[in-house]
Amino acid sequence: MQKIEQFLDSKDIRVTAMRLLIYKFLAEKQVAVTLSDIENAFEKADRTTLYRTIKTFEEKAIVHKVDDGTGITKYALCEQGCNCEIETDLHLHFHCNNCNETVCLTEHKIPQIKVPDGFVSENVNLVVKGICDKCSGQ
Amino acid sequence: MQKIEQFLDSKDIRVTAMRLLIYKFLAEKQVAVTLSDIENAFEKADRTTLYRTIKTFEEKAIVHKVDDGTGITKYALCEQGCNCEIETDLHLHFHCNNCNETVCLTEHKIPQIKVPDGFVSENVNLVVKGICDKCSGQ
DNA sequence: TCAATAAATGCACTTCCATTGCATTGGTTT
DNA sequence: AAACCAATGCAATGGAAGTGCATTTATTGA
Ligand SMILES: [Mn+2]
Ligand SMILES: [Mn+2]
Ligand SMILES: [Zn+2]
Ligand SMILES: [Zn+2]
Repeated sequence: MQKIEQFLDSKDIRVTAMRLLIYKFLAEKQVAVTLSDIENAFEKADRTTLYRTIKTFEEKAIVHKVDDGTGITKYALCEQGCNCEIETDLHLHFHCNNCNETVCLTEHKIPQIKVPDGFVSENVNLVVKGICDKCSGQ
Repeated sequence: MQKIEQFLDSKDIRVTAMRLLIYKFLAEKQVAVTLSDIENAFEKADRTTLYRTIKTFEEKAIVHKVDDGTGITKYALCEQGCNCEIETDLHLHFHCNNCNETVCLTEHKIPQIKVPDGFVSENVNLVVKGICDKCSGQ
């Protein structure tokens, strides 16, 4: 388990008990989570700490925001070598209308989107909604 | 101006003074607007009425929601024969990071997006962020 | 080692948008 | 006109995001 400590350290994130717990929580989850999800997982922790921890993770680029259109921001761990910032590296997200979970489809990069003359594309958010594999697999 | 009355009527929306005003406001605007935008345009009107008017318009499919990632829902009039619901008819939206305005790119349909086996795509939201024509045109 | 310093945490409070309940007003129908 | 239903207005609520400040915890370096 020393690995996580080392990883955080390599990213200039001081290791604390709470940060380790939150990191592990994110790593175990296969879906993007809300602040409330984390809050519920750690009853004792203060919401502000979670909020700021996630913010730190985001600033240090080990998690990325997921805006799936539910109105509630979700977060997911970045993949190895993920460059959330670089437009060409953007993957799409899938939101299940049934179980309400959102997953990163990291293998599915967002295609080049043409915009009209005069417009400059800097960033793209693409969310597909429908039924996920777990829910469709009846 | 009888046209708008007739149009609303054809959509099973009772014509009221407020609804006419809001409809005209939306029609004049070339960008997606927030509830607050409308609120500011009609100081006298109650926020709830605006809220419910827009909701009615949405239910009757003459406006569609625009989720541009700012966290604030915006609305825009549907084009002639716009079928917001039908996936193949979905257009993309452009949000300017400079002027903060969001426009419908109704000519630009969203390309077919491949999803992994087991996933069923029902709906797609695609938002391009960058610099709009007005702002880039220096 | 221990004091000085900086970072992380916890609590309280605030803001902003979305949404609802209920009373009132206004328009339609018979 | 009476009865009915829809639209409006006011007040209150709820949820999520964000901030200020005091306190605790970790780091540094004298
Ligand atoms: Mn992702
Ligand atoms: Mn649109
Ligand atoms: Zn599902
Ligand atoms: Zn602009």
